[in-house]
Amino acid sequence: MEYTSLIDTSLDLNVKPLRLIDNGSLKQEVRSNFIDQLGRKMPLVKEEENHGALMEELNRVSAENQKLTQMLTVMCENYDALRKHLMDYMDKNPSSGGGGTDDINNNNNNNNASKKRKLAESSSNINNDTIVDAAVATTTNGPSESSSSDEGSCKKPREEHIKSKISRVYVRTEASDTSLIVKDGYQWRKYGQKVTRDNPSPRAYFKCSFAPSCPVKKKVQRSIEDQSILVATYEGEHNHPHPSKMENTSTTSKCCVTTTIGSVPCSTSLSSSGGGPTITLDLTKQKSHETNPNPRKLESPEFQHFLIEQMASSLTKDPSFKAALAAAISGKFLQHNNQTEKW
DNA sequence: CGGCTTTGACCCGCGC
DNA sequence: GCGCGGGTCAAAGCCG
Repeated sequence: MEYTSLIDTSLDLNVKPLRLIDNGSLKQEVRSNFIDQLGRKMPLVKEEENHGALMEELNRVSAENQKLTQMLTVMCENYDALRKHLMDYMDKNPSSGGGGTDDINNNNNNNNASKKRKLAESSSNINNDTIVDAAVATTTNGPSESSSSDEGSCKKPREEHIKSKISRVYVRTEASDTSLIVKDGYQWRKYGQKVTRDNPSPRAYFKCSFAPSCPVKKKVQRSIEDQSILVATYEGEHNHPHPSKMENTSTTSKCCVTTTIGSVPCSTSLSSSGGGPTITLDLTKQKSHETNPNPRKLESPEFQHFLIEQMASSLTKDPSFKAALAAAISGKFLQHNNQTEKW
């Protein structure tokens, strides 16, 4: 039954991801691979017995394939939108935007805490229209360090806290869903709620339920302009394994964009409902980090190629995604093969 | 009964 | 120094 175990699931998406679209060669490759191995693994006996089960399996993988295709489409759309936003921002802010995070880093290093606060505030005003802006404009933080020991004992200024890793996640939810719950697999304990001045919708404060051993905090607030988007701001890093590794989480998130600040990754995630896999696109391991991040470079083929590479490698890093995709594709091809043989 | 949520009070940094 | 606003605390209530 497990076709995925029969074929090589390595999709080799790294270098030329457009092969996904140019399915000619891929099709041929997977098809021959699959049929070849299928022939070897499945002897002639019990052919008829297996037929029904095979058809059932084919239907299943076909449906899965459709789902995956949709996910890929959504992901590509999100990537395009994200890139457009980035371009818009760079065009509007040629001076500050051109420096990207590095310029802001310098500002933050040079200026006092009040400016930091202003920056943070301005970045918190950024709505879903400027998802990428958030990545660029939010305060930068140094290397993450566990602040668990600090938390109880010393009431240091918040800057100390800000030193921990900060990331922002945008989650699209049902407009009717009024709960400020972003299901990310971790367990959170709400410890406060506040209506802030710049946003009529309340902001909820969560601590990781593993606290105080785990210092991670989360703030969730609806976007001002698009009430269907929840903005979750994470502070710190979990120092324990992801609970969803043990149990599946049910998430209602359709799509989210993660922007992590400073040296920390900036990523795009796709979450399917029903505890499906999360695909993360890591956008920050760029060489442009140390070189001059000229905005025009973003339009360069190299940069686009790099983004695509990142996206592809992120996809291929996920073994379950690979397995599901391979199963779906091979199933589709087998179906197609059966049909053509009948004709 | 334990864990979680709610919510008003409190703390503290910042701007004026 | 004072007021404002964001963040946190903690008591009360709720729920399984």
